Amino acid sequence: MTAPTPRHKRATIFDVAAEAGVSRGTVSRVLNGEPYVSAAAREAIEAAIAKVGYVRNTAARNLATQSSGAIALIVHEPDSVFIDDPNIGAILLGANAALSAADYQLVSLLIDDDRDSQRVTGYLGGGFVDGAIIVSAREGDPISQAIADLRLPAVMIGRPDNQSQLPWVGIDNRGAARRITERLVATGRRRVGMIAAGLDRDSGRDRLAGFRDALGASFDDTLVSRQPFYTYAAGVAGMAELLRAAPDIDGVFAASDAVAAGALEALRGAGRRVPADIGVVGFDDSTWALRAQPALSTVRQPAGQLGARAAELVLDQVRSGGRPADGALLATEVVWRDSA
Amino acid sequence: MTAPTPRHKRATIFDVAAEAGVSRGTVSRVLNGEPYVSAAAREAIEAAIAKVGYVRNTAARNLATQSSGAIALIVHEPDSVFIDDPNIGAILLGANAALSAADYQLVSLLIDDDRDSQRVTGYLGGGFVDGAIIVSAREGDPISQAIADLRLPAVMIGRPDNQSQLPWVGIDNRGAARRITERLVATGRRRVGMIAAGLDRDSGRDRLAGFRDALGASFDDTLVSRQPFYTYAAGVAGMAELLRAAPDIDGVFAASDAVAAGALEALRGAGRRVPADIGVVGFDDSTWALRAQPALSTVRQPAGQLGARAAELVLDQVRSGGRPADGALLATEVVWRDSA
DNA sequence: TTGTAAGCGTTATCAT
DNA sequence: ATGATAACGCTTACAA
Repeated sequence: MTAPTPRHKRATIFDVAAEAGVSRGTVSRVLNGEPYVSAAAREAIEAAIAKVGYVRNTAARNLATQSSGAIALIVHEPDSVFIDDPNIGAILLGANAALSAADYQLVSLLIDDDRDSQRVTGYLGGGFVDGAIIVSAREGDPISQAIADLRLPAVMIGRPDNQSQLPWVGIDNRGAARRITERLVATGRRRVGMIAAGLDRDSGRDRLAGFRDALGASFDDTLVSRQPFYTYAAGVAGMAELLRAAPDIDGVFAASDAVAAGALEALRGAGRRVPADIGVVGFDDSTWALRAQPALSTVRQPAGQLGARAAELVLDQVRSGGRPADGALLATEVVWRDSA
Repeated sequence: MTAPTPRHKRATIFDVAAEAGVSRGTVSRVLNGEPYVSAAAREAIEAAIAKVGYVRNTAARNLATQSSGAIALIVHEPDSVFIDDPNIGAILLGANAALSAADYQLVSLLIDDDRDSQRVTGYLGGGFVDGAIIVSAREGDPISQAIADLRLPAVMIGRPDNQSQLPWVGIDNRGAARRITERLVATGRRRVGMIAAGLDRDSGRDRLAGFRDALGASFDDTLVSRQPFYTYAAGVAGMAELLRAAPDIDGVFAASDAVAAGALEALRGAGRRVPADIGVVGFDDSTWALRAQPALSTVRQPAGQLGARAAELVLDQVRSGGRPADGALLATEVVWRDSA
């Protein structure tokens, strides 16, 4: 057992005031950049602050102001997916940049199991944050419910389920899926299938719907493989399934780039050439797209902007005390490379 | 402008006390699971809590207890690297699991620029967290300095620079690099080079040192390409450089899997077969390793355990008030696949 | 322009 | 076993 390092007693406003020979009120004013402080006082206080090494105690400040300068980013994913998904990283960065510009602190909270879920709920209710951004909520998510109960300003990324009244920002998954499928068909493919994934959330369902939109009457449900997650493994399995169901398949829309990469692997194993024998397209324009051989044609998702926009929307609510009417739908872009 | 939703005034201990007909002190005791409360009082209070919908105000609690049940995980990376690096995700998950088990809340703080750095420093000093885990600190990092000044319990992941006295956990980069290089040489390669990266941090330097250890007298500095980051692009550039400097090269140790994947790409472009003409090995056993064609032989890094171990070490400090003597070195494992 | 003092919601010490 | 009451460190009217 080591001797406990004596934790330095932190300087308070009181110490600063004493050092500068003014009252605590004046110190507070300087700290908050308020007007009506004499230059002399301000200087003395700034010197004192530096001298005693003062840093504000945010807990106390929060208690007094009934607010913290922080916004939560709640990520709710099964571990494996979280590690693989580059969009989450980009969203994080985008949100961080936007909040940082407004001098807010982003704190990301990870939900991995029920226990986490409970703790996070407590955290949110504890005055630690002024608002929240929720990534990839599932239907009937207890967190979304808790946030509604707390009346905490929040926005979701990705369209939430109907019950929830939270504003959201997202992309038009359905339209984008339709557009890229149409483009795939336009390259002359006759038997095009889809490896669908994440059907328990809006993005998954909408991408499938868009695929269906594009095919219209020629849609054939035996040509769609349904997989639980947006993973490489799902792509391998899905493609194998499709190859079995329809050996003459010549086009595939994979629900994400990771899935498409897996499909490529399965195709390679089956000896099919891409794009000569079969065209494949993905979704996300993640790092997978460029890593793949051949590089994937895909839909570019503005993940960074998604995060930034979400951040702005929470901030709006925080500042106005109200809820904005609606979320925003951000534009996507089809990027065409070598896989189709 | 929407009509501001009236933010429900939250119930306090006071309300609960009134409702239950007891004093605030007793309520507090129940909340903290302390002994010496009558069953009757406890029941009345629990009922009251449910009835008025009470949730603890953590800011107030922190102020009173001088502690928060939270630990920060500080990630300090340039954006692009952050998105690409699967180790960070795994570390996050490992730390979260360990903290969660101890009923601590993990909050991750991202540092993207100087402004972030400043804000995070304030956050840490503000009583928001009881301790911190720092990922990938660079030499002369202002955050590490701030943490030392604050005497905040902390541990770094990855060996820090000498000045810092913080405990750390890491892997034996040097030993692992030596082992995998030896193994590469054992496959019969005669001219083996290295694409080094991240030489501004310990991991990068140690991997190079290990490479050198393995080669001993036959080490040839013209066969090492030095790249700034652990990226795919670095691999492409580094391999091209090596091919130019030594056309007869037949083995390469890439400083990370991402770098190795880039090297594979360059090799493909140059018409060299892997592993027939040249063997390549990576480091990390990240998702890159399995995505690559052929799959990479590499060093498995126990990223999740790294996070978990770090979390335990901070918690130790938080609870004891002291600093543990030393950090831990976690074991790595060479995994041999098809690329060499 | 500055000082004073009353909160903010909990915990913790002392009596009782 | 429970009730008062003084911290905790800061903000913010209100006075001066």
